[in-house]
Amino acid sequence: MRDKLETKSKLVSSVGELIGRKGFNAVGVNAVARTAGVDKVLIYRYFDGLEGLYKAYAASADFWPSVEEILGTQEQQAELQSLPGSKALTLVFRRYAQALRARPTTIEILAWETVERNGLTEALEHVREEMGLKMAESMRQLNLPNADWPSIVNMMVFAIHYAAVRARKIRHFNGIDIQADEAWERMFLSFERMIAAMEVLDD
Amino acid sequence: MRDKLETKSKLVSSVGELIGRKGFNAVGVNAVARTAGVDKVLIYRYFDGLEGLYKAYAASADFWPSVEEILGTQEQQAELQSLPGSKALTLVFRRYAQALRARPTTIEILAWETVERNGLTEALEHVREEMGLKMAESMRQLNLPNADWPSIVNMMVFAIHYAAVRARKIRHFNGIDIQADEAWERMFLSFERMIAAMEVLDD
DNA sequence: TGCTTTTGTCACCGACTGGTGATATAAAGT
DNA sequence: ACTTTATATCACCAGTCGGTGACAAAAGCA
Repeated sequence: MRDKLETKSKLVSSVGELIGRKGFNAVGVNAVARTAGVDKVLIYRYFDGLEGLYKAYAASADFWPSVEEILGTQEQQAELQSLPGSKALTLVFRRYAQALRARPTTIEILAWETVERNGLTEALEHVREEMGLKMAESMRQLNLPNADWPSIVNMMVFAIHYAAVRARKIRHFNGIDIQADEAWERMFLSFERMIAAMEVLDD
Repeated sequence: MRDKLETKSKLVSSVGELIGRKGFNAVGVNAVARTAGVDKVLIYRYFDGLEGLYKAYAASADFWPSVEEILGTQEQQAELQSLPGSKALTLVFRRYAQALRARPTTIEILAWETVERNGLTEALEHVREEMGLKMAESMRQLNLPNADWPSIVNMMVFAIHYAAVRARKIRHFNGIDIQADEAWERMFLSFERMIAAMEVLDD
């Protein structure tokens, strides 16, 4: 089995496997090479070290939702525009949270982003920022009430990220079971009502 | 210098010093003993290991704001009740964020809480949950509009935590400089307006 | 065929990790 | 002064880490 591509892809996928099985902390040259069943020196030869391997993994994996996954097809986006702004925006956040929660590996990296920077967290940061830009563009189509939307969106995204990241390790917060779907739904419903209130006042 | 108490306190304070200087990751028996200028075996003898030392440190440090720091004295709490609910609640969150941002060590632990559990993160979790309970109790005095307050409060606290934790390593989010005071102020102002809108509708 | 390049293994390095048993030394009690 | 006890140091363990140089074997090419 002298197949460079095969070996490379084994190394790359081992990164994801390790993150999933043992967490980000367990990822290192020795561990990755061991789970790939390959010598660690190849990480240096083929990827110029762990950083390069991180980048290769970042490019390979579906570890971030696309704009389409959140906003839907062209038709669905049109539908979105016909809804009241509060409903449409909340639906977008709901989908965003759903997409995130379906990607445990991404959440793991998201958590590590706050304690350590490396090629992988930087890649995640980059694609997220890119998506944020596109989302902001698309969301300008919605008929939202007057407000400081960048700050409101950030606030909500912060809350979603923290809830997703924290729920992995700690179940309760202020007496609420933040792992349960119900907690998420309550959050979104509250958000929708706040925005709806601003909508009414705007008329 | 055969002073057990002195030695113990040197070990305990070294934990805080290390977290501040090198981050949570750098804390280990070897490093702590080294910075304390003492043999690591004493960590096992006096604290029964790193976990025990964590707990001792948690008990020693002022690493979480008290309810008074957030709500103020009895008089100030009375003042708070005379304000519109939206203003009062926002003020409380503003003070909470301020208290948090003034404690970099706490933020560091808060960040690690999401990736690893140990005696220290559990202690932090415990005092926070306790404060959350007391806060909820006190906040029932405010004249707030009808809403699912537990979920709204959680949402806002999540956002504050994430912003505090993330700003240490990454400055921008969706084009906003989240390290700047202005970003915080915008967030609080938006929050206040959302609640205010609900207040108006409630009448 | 023989030579070169690619692909991969292996053994080893120094530095660090958490953890322990034996030992020195200062203080306290008699 | 002598013994006991508390306090602290030291040397060492096995294991892991990231990283490297020497070598083996397969593949490509002449």
